[in-house]
Amino acid sequence: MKLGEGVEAAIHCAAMLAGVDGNSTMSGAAMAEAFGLSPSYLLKHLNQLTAARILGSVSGPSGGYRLARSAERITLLDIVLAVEGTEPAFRCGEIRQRGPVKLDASAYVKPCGINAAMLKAERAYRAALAEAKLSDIVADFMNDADPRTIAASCAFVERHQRPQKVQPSPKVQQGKV
Amino acid sequence: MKLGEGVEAAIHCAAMLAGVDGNSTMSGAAMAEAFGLSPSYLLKHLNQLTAARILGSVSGPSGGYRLARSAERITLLDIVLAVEGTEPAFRCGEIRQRGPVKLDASAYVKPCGINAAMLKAERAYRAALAEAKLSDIVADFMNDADPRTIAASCAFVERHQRPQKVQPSPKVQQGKV
DNA sequence: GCGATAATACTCGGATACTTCGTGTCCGAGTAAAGAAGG
DNA sequence: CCTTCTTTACTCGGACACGAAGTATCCGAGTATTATCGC
Repeated sequence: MKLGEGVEAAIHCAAMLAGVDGNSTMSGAAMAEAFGLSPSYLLKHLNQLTAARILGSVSGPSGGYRLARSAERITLLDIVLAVEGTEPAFRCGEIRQRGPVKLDASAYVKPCGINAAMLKAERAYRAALAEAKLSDIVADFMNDADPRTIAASCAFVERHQRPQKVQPSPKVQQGKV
Repeated sequence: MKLGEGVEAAIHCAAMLAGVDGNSTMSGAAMAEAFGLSPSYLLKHLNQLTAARILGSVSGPSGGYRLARSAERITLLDIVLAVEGTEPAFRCGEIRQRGPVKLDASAYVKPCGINAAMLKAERAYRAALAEAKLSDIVADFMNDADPRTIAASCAFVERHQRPQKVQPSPKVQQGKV
């Protein structure tokens, strides 16, 4: 029961990308600098978000990442599942069947009650994460945070965002091909 | 976001111990046999439960484990925390402060909104686990499961439980000393 | 035959290797931009 | 001066080491049982 620390970085980056202009991007190196992280390692997680169609990436100079859809339609659950994988935390190994007494398979059609209870708790966890939209995170930050941090964040975004040329053919590479 | 597989074994063992008589114990080797697990490894997890005061252990021949308190007062959360540790799954590294721009510490007195959202979800997870009492797990098993599995489980318990001598001085070793 | 004593076997507990997953890093493919050359 | 082409530099993407945690195992400390010996 432990989440990788890449989750924190992924959420922070997504929140920062929510502040960039609609047709602009921000490079992974800039975000790594903003949070004092290793650029090479952050790319790995950003790539996971891109593969999950949460971010879109643009290669080349003045390229970078952007949100693949509006912050209203991105939840913390999306990000967590993209980074940590979609598998449930509790994996029932059906050890109730591994004993020496061999019963017929028809005796185990009913699902394991322990597994059901654990999955029910995990559904509650995911439901809470699904209710937390990225736009809410940003809005709360804008309302509650210290004005200095808000100003610093906005200045950083303004300074590092790279506006994209008005693309004649808007073929933004989204996700893994 | 992945739980160790020892959690499953711990819960199954606790549920089985809920079926043994009040003043009887069951050895770890018997439970390992019941679920087809390595006895040496299962002991490790049972030891964790003992350290958390969930189980009580009795050494020597005809010794073993028992519940330290009634199954009504044991929840799945107790077991999960005993095996996986009490640390939250999401650990906020405060990367928002690790950037190059050094702001005064007073700018970060407000807690990180991302951390708050993640912890809120985890509280929901733990609350759901805290509502699942071990007695409920056993009761559901007795009501819903196949009669053959119930009979097999009861027979196994009846065959392997070791009644303790009526102790003149009931000094059952509970937890780590 | 009964009691005390010593040996025994079984139990849990902690210390010790091995494997897997997460962490961290590097190099290569691709692309837009900038600069030079030609018209 | 404008257009075109070449070069350049910057970006993301995947492949490659390192380390920590979980997994699996073995050996030692402790105790109730059991057998033996003496009374």
